[in-house]
Amino acid sequence: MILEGALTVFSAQGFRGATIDQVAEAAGLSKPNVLYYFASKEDIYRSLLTGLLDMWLDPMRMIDPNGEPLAEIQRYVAAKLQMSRDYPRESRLFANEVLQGAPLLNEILGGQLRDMVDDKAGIFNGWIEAGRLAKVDPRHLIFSIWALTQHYADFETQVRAILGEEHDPYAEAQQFLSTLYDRLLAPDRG
Amino acid sequence: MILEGALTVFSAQGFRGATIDQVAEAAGLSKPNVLYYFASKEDIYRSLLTGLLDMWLDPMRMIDPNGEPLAEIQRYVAAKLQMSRDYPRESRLFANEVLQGAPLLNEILGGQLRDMVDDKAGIFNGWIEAGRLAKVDPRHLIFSIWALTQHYADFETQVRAILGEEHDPYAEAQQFLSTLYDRLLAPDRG
Amino acid sequence: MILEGALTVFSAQGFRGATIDQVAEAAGLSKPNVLYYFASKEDIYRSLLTGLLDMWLDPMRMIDPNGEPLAEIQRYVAAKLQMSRDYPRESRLFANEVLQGAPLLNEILGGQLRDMVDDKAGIFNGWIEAGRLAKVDPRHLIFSIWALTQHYADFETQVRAILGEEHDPYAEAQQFLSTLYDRLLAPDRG
Amino acid sequence: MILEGALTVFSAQGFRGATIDQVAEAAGLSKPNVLYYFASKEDIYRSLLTGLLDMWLDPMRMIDPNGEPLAEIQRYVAAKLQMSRDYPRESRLFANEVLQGAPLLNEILGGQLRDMVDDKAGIFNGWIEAGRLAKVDPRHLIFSIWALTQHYADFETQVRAILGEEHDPYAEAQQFLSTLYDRLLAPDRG
DNA sequence: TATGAATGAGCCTTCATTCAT
DNA sequence: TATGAATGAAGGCTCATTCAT
Repeated sequence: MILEGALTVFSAQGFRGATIDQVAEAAGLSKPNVLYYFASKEDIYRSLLTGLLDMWLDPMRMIDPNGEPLAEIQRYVAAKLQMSRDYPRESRLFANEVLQGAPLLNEILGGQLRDMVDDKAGIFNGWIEAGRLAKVDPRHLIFSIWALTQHYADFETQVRAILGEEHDPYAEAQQFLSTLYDRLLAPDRG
Repeated sequence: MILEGALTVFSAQGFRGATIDQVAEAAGLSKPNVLYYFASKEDIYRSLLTGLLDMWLDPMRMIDPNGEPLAEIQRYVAAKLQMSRDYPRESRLFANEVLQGAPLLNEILGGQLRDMVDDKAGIFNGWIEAGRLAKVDPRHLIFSIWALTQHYADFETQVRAILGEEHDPYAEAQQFLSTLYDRLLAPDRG
Repeated sequence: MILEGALTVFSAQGFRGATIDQVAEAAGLSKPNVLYYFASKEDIYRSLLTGLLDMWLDPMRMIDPNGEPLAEIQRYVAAKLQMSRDYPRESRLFANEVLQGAPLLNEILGGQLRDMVDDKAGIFNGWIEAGRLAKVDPRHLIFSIWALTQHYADFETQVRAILGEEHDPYAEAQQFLSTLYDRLLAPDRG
Repeated sequence: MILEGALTVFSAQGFRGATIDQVAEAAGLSKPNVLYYFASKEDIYRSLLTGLLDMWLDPMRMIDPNGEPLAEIQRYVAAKLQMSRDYPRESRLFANEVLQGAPLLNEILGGQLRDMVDDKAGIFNGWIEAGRLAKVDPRHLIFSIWALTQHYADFETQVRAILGEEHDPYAEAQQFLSTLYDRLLAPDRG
């Protein structure tokens, strides 16, 4: 499918760096034939981004306000990390887009995404006030989850260069992040 | 200066997205004159990357094996965050490069950088064994510092879209990260 | 019908400017289906031109050697002007073709059309010699009729821009041309 | 010069039919070099049209309200015919543009040109009221001059095909048109 | 050093035409 | 007949690079 090939190409080269020829090649089609299905290069890119957005934000949606706070957040962290492992191209696609100022996603970032973050931040604040979660800034907590999980996809080259072949970065990261959020978020006992 | 303009352009557009014309314009020179000083577009880009690398890694070099562990690490975190605030273009430049597989920096990542990380990981392990630092994977600890601090520069568009105009992301981040690493790294008392 | 749509498109855009897609759209067919009936774009264009040629030259054929000279010519002028009014697309189609050097019609121009003009010129000369028509070059007389009548179709945009909405160009033109050819062609009395 | 080559190409092929390659070839330059001087194909075409417009309308400007009516008009006719002979490419360029609905010149036709025609029509009407010119519609008189003179440039292919090699179309046309306008415009004596 | 001019290579896109059904 | 799908060949335009001065 075209979007499959486009994902590979755009995530690896960025929008400007990618060529329709590469997308066509990756999809096993001729260049004009790709443009038979999509009006333009930008149309492919846009379809890709918006088409993947929902899936990308799915883990956050699944945070359950009625769940156990630490478990919910750890589950979210684990799900995000798993997404980085399973869908690193998607992660890099979004990273590329945001890195360059999010020319296409800007409205969504300040709209749909912001709303969703506000919603979750509200939940976290509720938990904090109830003493079920340590006091931290909920939005920066979310940023930290994004940063720490997506890092393994977006900076994979660097991670692998430093760790070498023997390591399983994601398994180690899961361990590390589990510890990190336990210690950060466990409410003070006493 | 040419590299100054090139930094702005390459960090905002990526290598393929940037044009020599834009670099020349940003530097106040004509295009052929830029190419009088640099042999090619790639030469500019390479000079930029390697020229900034030392500065970029400076904060890590300053971790003092003989210092107080938590203070050293918090100082490192604060320095990295400050660099994201003061040099976001540099952060994005490196992010772009690594995101696309680090075609130019690959050797350095697996060489100089890996060595430096190994060195610091050794220090951290020493501290851990001495009971002066909580037990965490030292390399992933370093990754976490990179991810959490550079996120504010690399994903600035997203951070601002979510926080809105009123917030000072870096001040809040400093607070958050300070808490995070305190809780994560304080050795078990008792 | 395909040629009906093709006439609209080719007369408005010229051969190179028209696309088979536009022709197909105008005809309510799919592009491959248009090419099922016509071998190629040029084939459509050629069929259109040659198919309309006879109709286009009909008024000239109807000049009656046995008629009253002035009346015959005035009738021809009126018929040509009426054709410009009723069939402006045809007029523009031929104008486009001739303007670009008549790549397809060249042989017809120097053959069939030239013969017909020669024939009518002979008739006019007979009338002139008989003192029934003022002495003018009969071929340039024919050119003048073509130029003056087709102008209102071919340069319609300009005519309308200059006259504005209120005018009826063709009615005025009929009046003007009637006067013109009366004065030009009435044999000297006396 | 580029516009020289562009004139040849655009007048012979129309805007859509012409290619930048042809313009470049006609100008003795490479294709990108043409685009070094003009921003786009349309920019070349526009420059050509607007740059030639003043020259094209010059003969009409020279009609002298204080001159002898018939002589002024005959001079205008002769000048226009001479322009068709000397600048047939310009004539065809404008014909192509107007034929296709004057997408670029439309404003000028309804503005500057219309004003000029209105002005001259006023002069003609003055002459008519003074009994120095036969009564004819002054605007259609102007259309007739355009049609009859430009015909020899725009339909040159047809004119030559019909007249054959031996004739000098323009010399004959001058004779014919001189007679035509004398008879049309001479005020009734008596 | 500095730059106006020039160009080969490449990229996005269009389009006539063909293929498969 | 009819059409969705496919493509080779072009054409407009960009851009890194080179040339000439």
